[in-house]
Order: sequence, then C-alpha cells, then structure tokens
Amino acid sequence: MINFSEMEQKWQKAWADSKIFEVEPNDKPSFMVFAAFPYVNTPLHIGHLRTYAIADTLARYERMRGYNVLFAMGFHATGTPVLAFAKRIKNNDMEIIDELKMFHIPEEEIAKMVDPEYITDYFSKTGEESFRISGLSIDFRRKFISIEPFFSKFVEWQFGKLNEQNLLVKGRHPVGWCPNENNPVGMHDTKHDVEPEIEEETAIAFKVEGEDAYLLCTTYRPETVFGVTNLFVNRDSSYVLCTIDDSQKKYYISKESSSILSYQFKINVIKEVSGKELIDKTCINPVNNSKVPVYHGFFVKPSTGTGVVMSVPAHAPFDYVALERLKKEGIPVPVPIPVLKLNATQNQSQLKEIKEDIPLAKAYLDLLGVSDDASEEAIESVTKLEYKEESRYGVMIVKGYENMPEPEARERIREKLLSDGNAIKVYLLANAPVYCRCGAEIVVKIVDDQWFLNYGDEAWKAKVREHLKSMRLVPEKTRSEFEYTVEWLSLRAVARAQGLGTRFPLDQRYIIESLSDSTIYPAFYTISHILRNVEVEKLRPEFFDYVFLGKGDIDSVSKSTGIDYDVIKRCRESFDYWYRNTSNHSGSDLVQNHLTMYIFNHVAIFPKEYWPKQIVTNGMLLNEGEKMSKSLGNIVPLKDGISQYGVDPLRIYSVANADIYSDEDFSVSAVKGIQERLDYIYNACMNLDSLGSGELKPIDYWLYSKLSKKIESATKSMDDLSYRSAYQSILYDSILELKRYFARGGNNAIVVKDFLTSVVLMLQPVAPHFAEEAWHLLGNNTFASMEKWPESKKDLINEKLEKLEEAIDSTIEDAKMVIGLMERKGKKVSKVGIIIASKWKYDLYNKLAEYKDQSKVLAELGKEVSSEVASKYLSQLSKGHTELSKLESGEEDEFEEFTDAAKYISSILGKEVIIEKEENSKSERASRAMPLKPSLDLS
RNA sequence: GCAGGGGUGGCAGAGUCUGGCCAAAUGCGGCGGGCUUAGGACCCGUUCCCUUUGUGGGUGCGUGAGUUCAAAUCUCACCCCCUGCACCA
Repeated sequence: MINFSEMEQKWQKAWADSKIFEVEPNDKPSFMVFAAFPYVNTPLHIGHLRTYAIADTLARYERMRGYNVLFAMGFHATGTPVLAFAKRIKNNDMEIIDELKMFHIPEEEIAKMVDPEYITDYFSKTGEESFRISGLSIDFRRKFISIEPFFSKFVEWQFGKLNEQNLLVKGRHPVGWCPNENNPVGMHDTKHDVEPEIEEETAIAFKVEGEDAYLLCTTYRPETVFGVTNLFVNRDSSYVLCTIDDSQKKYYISKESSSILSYQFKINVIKEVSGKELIDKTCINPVNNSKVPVYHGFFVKPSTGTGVVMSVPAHAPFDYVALERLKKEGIPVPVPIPVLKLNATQNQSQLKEIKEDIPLAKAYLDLLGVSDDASEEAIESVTKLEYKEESRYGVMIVKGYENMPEPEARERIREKLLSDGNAIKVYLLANAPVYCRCGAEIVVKIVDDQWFLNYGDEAWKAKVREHLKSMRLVPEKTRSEFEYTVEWLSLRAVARAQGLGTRFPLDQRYIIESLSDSTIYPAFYTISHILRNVEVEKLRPEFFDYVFLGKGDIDSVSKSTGIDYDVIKRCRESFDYWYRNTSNHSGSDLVQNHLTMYIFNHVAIFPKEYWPKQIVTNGMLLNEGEKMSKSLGNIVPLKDGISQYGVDPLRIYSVANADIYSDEDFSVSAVKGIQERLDYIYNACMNLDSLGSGELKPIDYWLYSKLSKKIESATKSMDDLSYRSAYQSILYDSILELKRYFARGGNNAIVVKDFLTSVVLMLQPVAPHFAEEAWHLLGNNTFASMEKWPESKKDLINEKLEKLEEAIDSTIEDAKMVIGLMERKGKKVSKVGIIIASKWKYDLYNKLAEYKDQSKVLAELGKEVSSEVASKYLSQLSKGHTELSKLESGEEDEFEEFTDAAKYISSILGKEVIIEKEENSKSERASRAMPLKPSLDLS
C-alpha cells in the first residue's frame, strides 16, 4: 500500500523548493484562479476542501493545457465574528473551547485567543499550512488578510470609485432593534438565535364618522378591504389618538403599538382612549364609502400591528367567528361580503363543493370541523389553509378587478390605497415576539443615516445583466439564480457600527460591512506580493487609479505617491496580465450575495476587459447526510482527514465523486476505494519490468484504442469541468481496462507504459502527489505538475476491434448464463462451441443497414442462401426498432478474433472452448449464429 | 409566500439538455465461492420477478394524465424533500 503522507510531504517540499507555483507574467496566455476567502476564525475541516480542490484541479489542468496559471488565496477577517470569538473565549465559553480542542488546538493557544489580532494571526498561519498540505498549487507570496492596512487602502479606493458614481446613498432602512440596548440585532443577538423577520404590511385608514380622526388597521390582505363589514378593536385595551410623522391626520391605534411603532414613525400622542370608547364609533370604508361599525374582537391583540383590525367575515375565519360570538351576545351583526371566489376551472382546493351562498370562511371552518367556540390555534389553522387556497385559486369578484387572481389584486389594491393616501406602509416582525439576549422584546426600527450601496441603480443593473450573459457559469444551471439575484438586490447597507475592517470613507464612525469590502479583492492578488515592500501611506488613490484603470502616467503617479517607477510599472503589468482570464470558485451558497456582488462591483469599477469571466460553484460536502457543523459535532478536521486517508484520495473524492453542484456525502469506504485504485496504478507502474515485449497483438491495439478515446472524452469533460465523468473514465475505467487487458493475454511493457503515462498525467490535476510519484516511477525526472496534458491519437481509435472485443465479452456473458442454467438442471458442461456466423449473414446485415428495407435486400439475394432462410434472418434482424449500422468487421475478422481469445474465454468459463465457422459446424445450433453474436453449442 | 435545486434499484449516485443500444454506469452493502491458520486485502460469481440451451417476457425510475411506433428522458397538473430570503459571514 502506498504511504500517502510520506509521498505527499516529499512532493510538497519539492514544489515549494522549486517555486514552480510562484508565477509572474510571461509570454504564455494567463489564467487566474481564486476561491472564496475562508473566514479566519474557523479551523479548516474536510468540508472546506471541496471548493479549493476543484479550483486546484482546474488550475493544474489549465497549466497542462499551456496556460501560465496563477492560483491565489487569502483570508477574510472583517466584521464582528472575530470580535465575538474573542469575547467567547474571554468568557470561557466551553462550547467554542471544546470545538477548538476537537481541532487539536493546544490550550495555551486557546488562552491567547482573547486577542482578536492573535486569532487572525493564528488561523491565517494554520490555514495556510492546511492549504499547503492539501497540495494546492497556490502562489503563497500573495496571501493577505482582509484587515491588513494595505488592503484597507485598496478598499478605500474602491469606495471612492463607487461614490464617484453616486452608487453610495444615505437612507432609511428597517432593522430589528433592541430598545433596551439601542442596537440593531441580527440572528446571533437573539434568544434561541431566531432571525427577526421583518415584514412590510399595509395599514389602512378608516375615517371616523363625524370626527377628524381615523382608525388605522394593519392587514396582510388589503384586497379584502372591499369585503369589510366592520372593524374590530379590543374593548379591554387602551388606545391613543395620535399623529404619525408629519401628516396632519389623526389616528387611533393601540397604546402598545404607539410605542412599538415609534421606532418607525414620529408619533405624537394627543390623548388616550379606551377600547370601549372606540366601539361606539362608526367608520367609513375609504374604497366604497360604506359605513362600518366598530365591534369588540376577542382575538385582537394590542401588541400586534396597530391593535385595530378590519373585519372581513367572508374570508377571514377569525372575523367570522368573532361576529358569531357577538351574535350570541345579542349584538346585531353584519352580513359577510365576499370579494373573491375560487376559480371553478382550476379549483383543486380541499373544499369538496363550493356553495355560493356560504361564505368561504364558514366553508373552511366546516371543512376542518372548527366550531365558533374553538381555540385560537384551531382557527389559526383554518386561516392558514384558507389564505393559501384563496391565494392559489382565488379570483376577484369585486367591480373593476373581476377575475383577477388574488395575488395580483392584492398588489394593485395596495398600490392604489397607498397612492390615494388611504394607507401607509408599516413594518412588523412576522415572527414576533422575538427577544434580545438582554431580555427585551425586539422592535422594528427605521434607521435614517444608514449608508447603502445602491445595487438597485437601473443603469448599473443593466450593465450587470448584459455582462452576465457573456460569462461562463459552471454549472450552467446557476444562471437563473444569478439572474434572479441581480434583479432582487437593491439597497445594501454597507456601514456597520462595530467590527474589524476598513473605516467607511464618508463617515469615519462606521466600518465597511464585511461582505462589501470583499467584492473585488481578487484584483489585489495580482499586486499584493509587490506591495509588501511599499509603505502603506504611499498607497494613494492615484496609484490604484493607474494600476487598475490605467489613468495617468507612471511618472506623475510616482512623483505624487513616492512609489518607485518600477514598482508601479510592475503592478500595472501584473494586473493587466493576470486579470483578463479569471475563474472564481465558491460554494453555491454564495451565489445570492457575494458572487453577485462580485460581478456588480467589477462592472462598476474596472474597464470591461477585466470583468469576471467565469464563476464555478459547488455543493457542500456532507457528513452522513448532515451538514458538517460544530453543533452536530460531525466535523472531520482537514488535517486529521489528510493524515488518515491521504490528501490525494480526499481530493479525488471531493472533486470527482459527485456532480459538482450537488451536495455529497463523505464516505470513508469510498475514499478507501479510491486509495485502492491508486494503489493498483502504482503497482502497475512498479511492475512494468516484469512485462514482455514484441510485436503488437490485437489486444494491444485495443488498449491503445481505449486510451485514445479516453483522452478525447476526458479532455472534453475536463474542459466542461465535468470532473466526475472525467475521472470516472481516467481512474475507474482505466483500471477495468488494464485488468481486462492482462486477462485477455496482453503483456506488452511498452503498451502498458504508454497507457499508464497518459493515465498518470491525467490524474495530475486531482491527485498531484500521486501523479508526481508515478511519473517518476515511469522513468521521468521532470515535474508532472508542469507537463503537457496528453494528446489523443485519433488514428489509434479502432472501433472494429472494440466491437469485436465487446462481442467476446457478451458471448462470455451469454455462455455463463446458459452454463449456469444447464448445471442447475444437472447437466454437465465440459465443452463450449462458439460458432461464427456465415459470410452471407454479414452481407445481408450490411445491406439491410443500408437500404432499411427487407424486400429490397431480398431482391438482390444471391444463390448462396435460400430466400426463405434469408427472410427469416432479416426479420430477426429488424426486430426492435434500433437502427442497424454497417458492420466494420466480417466473418474472417470475427473468427480470428475469437480464435485469438479462445484461451481467454476458456479461462473465464473454465471449460474447453472451440471456435468454428457456421459453414464448418455440424452443430444443430449453428444456424442461430449472427454477426457479433455467435451461436453457442454446449456439451 | 418567493426563488433555486431535487425525488432513479438495499444504500449512495450517474443517466434527463440531445427519447430508442436503459433492468438502468460506477461505488458501497448483502449473499455464495476461491485464497488464507484466521481476519483484512485481493479474486470470481450473484443481487426486481418469471421464463429459458441463451441474447425472451413482465413490472419498474415521486403520483396522475398526455405526446410518440417508442418515455427515467418531452408536455401538463399534483405531492414530497432540501437550500436561500439581506445588513449576517
């Protein structure tokens, strides 16, 4: 068995010593590969390997195809995670400490991780180490961390460029907010890690009759405003009359909501009233001026929305039930007014029959058997079903909106209400209540002085859309997701109050948000190693303008910045050379944010020739069907995985075992299977000396034919990044072919060496250490990593021979089956007769293939066979509709090939084998022989 | 809800774009056999059902319908699963 770790260390050292992956511009075409920044506070586990292994496979392949390839990497450290990490260590949080111990991080190191700087330092070092032992062909000189001062200079320049184009805007934005701590809250700041889900709702104003005031109702379904029969308030709650923002209108809303909404609006309370007082009032429906009374709604919660609800008993189970309960109290209640019906033609709702005279809300209550006095949960479930089905099958019956599907009507009516000034937008927490870790209940706040990057800018979007069309996306099916994201991105907040990173140039109080500072970072790889020797203060905008945009000239830039002429020149040349042909690699989860922003920012900042060319995304590596996660404790640290299985088997597994886009499951037995296959190839290389020499036999040509085809198809697959199918053929199939070659009597050292040489070179991109080792075993002394990808020799492809060999295999299969049957029946088989079809059968076969018409073939029949026999044969051939194609081999070829293979067949079957021609055979089964399907006679 | 991906044999996972050579690659697992002191490794056979001196038939690729001489593959509807939905890396 190969000692993987010994072998891997040997070649990693050799690559590092020879600096073959430290690249500079030369006269070859360039190709630059980079993979998403790993975040610097997590040790790498085998789940991380996949993206990098795929990127490296591409890098190594393109290198073999004649490109000068740069593979670069760096680390991401901006934002709050590193700070949060340090805080947790400081608080002696055992969860995180145990996790670090799982990665074998010594306690004394963990102790030092109270210092953020130490964290980034430690993980960037160990991270690099992990990349090195993964055999990635990275130019490590260019590594940087996103919080290094020289990178900040670059980000400042980037934001300057965005600002020049007016893409940075200041505005309002709703966020989850803790009123106690006065801080925005994300998922990580809440109890039980719930994401505060902010929902935009409509609040419709109903004028109070005879009073200069409105009742403000929040609703999810503005389209039902036409069906409002009354309003509901809670008679036991307190309400206030107030103004909202600068409007002159006065509104009644619940007291609780007035304080919740005060984070969104300027609310000025005029007076407090009780719910009871409101019940005496009558309101006017803004859409049809109908008079609607105000009732007590048992389900109305003052903390939800505005604490005022519009009642649509025809379509809302709660409203219907509330009115029924009031009826029992002897209060006269209104008749439901329907606004939509279920579309009869498409209706697949759970309602078995729809009775026109029963309100849908009632129909759904009956369907689920929920009575008027049921629990709120029960009514809630009816509501869910009804809303879902009405939204799917419902069409409006309201005048002016007839037959309009419900979702469309909802939007239209909402827009109308807003533009007429009859409604206002409010934000609610959809999953309220959500609590901050401090215990306070979270509200929605609108922050005013937030800076945004305006991805909604139409001109910008248009450029992105256009460029996206020309980009290569792998796999292609991610395109629709990109397109969707381009449309969906609008304002993105780019300034944060806390965290590591670059100060926001337009307001020094803020830090640039951490996804926004890493959108064009790959460009920095082209010059980062050069800038290591330049003082940070010298990296003024005009330097970057020249390097990335070609603005100005070296002399003046050199004068104003103090940077050496040659350094500037070298930077410009390096960027211009490397950044034209790039491939960005990442996990598929980044399509919706980072990767799309990557395109946006490039398009905004760089000249067109440097825009992104290719994005490759891959699925996750799972462990036993579960995402590898700290909480599940199923993480295999990368270093452990490598020392246990060897990095090459892991690389092959993560690159070639599954379709690139789908998630794959980590399987120890599959990795072992790969080790064994590498071992087989390794041994084959070792044992070349024991093979013979001499003239080439058919089986040698067969192997050459297989090899040539393999190179051809593998090359195509590699070009398509279909690594799975490429390595299926390069690794798995090659071994099956070699095994068959030897079994079939192949024994030619030169042929096998040619075969292995190509296979080993083709393995180089995924299994570089192994390939180097095998390459040297085969007598070479160069680096396989720098060799050329093998060329297919088309003239060695021999379909005829392959068909004949296939015929031999299928004959063996048939014989095995029949022997099995006979022996099960107690008949002993000692001899297998293989009878090759007569020449005339080949002739007729070819004619039929050509004419596709039996009668035409029969018309030309010669004397060697009766028309009766011939037509029977022909009809057998045309059985099934598969088209026949002309045979390349004839009777003689087949006879010779089978004769040659007799020993092979005999050895597999364990029986004596006799090959004969149909015309020479005395067997009664002889006539059953067909071209490439000899008849069998067992005795 | 919106968007994206997916549902194939005991399991994993190809095949779907470009319909036929697909009872469906490959791997794992199971079973039987060989080798071995034994285990591992390795090698051979087998792994939907029926039938058979053969290359035949049936059922079958989430469910239902359709197109076609022919459907895992194309069309439509439905059901189910996974992922993402923003200021968070």
